[in-house]
Amino acid sequence: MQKDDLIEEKKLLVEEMGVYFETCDTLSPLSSRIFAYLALSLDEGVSFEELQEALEASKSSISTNLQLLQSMRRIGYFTKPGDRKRYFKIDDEQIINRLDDKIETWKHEKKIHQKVLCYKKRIFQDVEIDSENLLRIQYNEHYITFVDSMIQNLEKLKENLIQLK
Amino acid sequence: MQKDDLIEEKKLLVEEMGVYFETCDTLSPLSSRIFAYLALSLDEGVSFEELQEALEASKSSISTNLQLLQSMRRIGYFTKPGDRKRYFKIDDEQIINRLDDKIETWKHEKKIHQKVLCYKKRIFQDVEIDSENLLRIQYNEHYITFVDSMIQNLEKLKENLIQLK
DNA sequence: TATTTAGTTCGGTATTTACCGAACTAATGA
DNA sequence: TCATTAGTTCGGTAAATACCGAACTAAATA
Repeated sequence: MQKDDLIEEKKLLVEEMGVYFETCDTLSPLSSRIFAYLALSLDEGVSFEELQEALEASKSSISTNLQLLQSMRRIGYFTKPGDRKRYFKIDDEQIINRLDDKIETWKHEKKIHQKVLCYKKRIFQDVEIDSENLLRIQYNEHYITFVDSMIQNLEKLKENLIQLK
Repeated sequence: MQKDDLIEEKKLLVEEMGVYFETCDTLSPLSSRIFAYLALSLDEGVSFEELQEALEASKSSISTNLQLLQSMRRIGYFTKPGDRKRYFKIDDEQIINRLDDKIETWKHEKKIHQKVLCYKKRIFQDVEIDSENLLRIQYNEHYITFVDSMIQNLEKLKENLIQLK
């Protein structure tokens, strides 16, 4: 039957996406699968119960990891009137939030490279500097401008996504 | 004394960079510190022994992590004639290699999003599709083009770095 | 007021990861 | 040939992480 096929495909995709987000976003295995499952669940949100059953995990683990994903601004939930359950879904802004995180990471990288550059310059301040080391310092300087352009690109792409809404 | 100051500053920087690479490049704590230490050691390469002493780690751990960093194309070594020791240094191409890895990651991300898109389209192929879900599919398509531009940017920046050599 | 529902919190366990020491190899040197 | 140097490999341990179950809370319902 068609429906069973889709459920099977969903399982496979959750697993594949799970492994990806685990390593690339440093999420715990379960967080990663919850996020993947929600990303593939369109229309309505997904209840706590459904997650428990689909991912075969305990209540407590589901709870902990849902909170973690919420604190990372990757998911959110809504409620239905007259229904006590929460319905979880990926955060509408999660792509933008992830981009923000990436931008922060690059800014951090820039800061570190600036410190390294200072350190290198201090080392050579009194010594005469050979061409090889001069090259290294220039390379470092160039890398910082490269990181700057990365940050600019990410910010531009973020604006593009915001426009789209 | 000046020299002691520099050694102290190096220690602090190794620690700061260590924490950064640990989380951002998912390196083990020791790998991360080795890499940081090498990045701050200009001129000559650094011997196995010096790493052992500076990072207060065992022979075996240093060995394992040096191999790991080499397999990641982040560091390399050279030898001096009449000297059996290896002198480790960061790989001249490590920034480019890291960029390559980042490009691969984005390509992987693209592949996954394409699969998700296929899955979504399959879900809706027989059903009539409401405006909200149509929007979700469009968003997905847009994200893929966004990933494409990320990849292109990274490739351009990589070319720039190669030119510089 | 007692019961069910929906989720949280907390203490413990199992798995994974990081690191270590001791025994080993391969090459050089006495 | 035996000793030393430079590093590797392997088995084990300690620490961190992920997950679980049981007891709990807070709100709704009977």
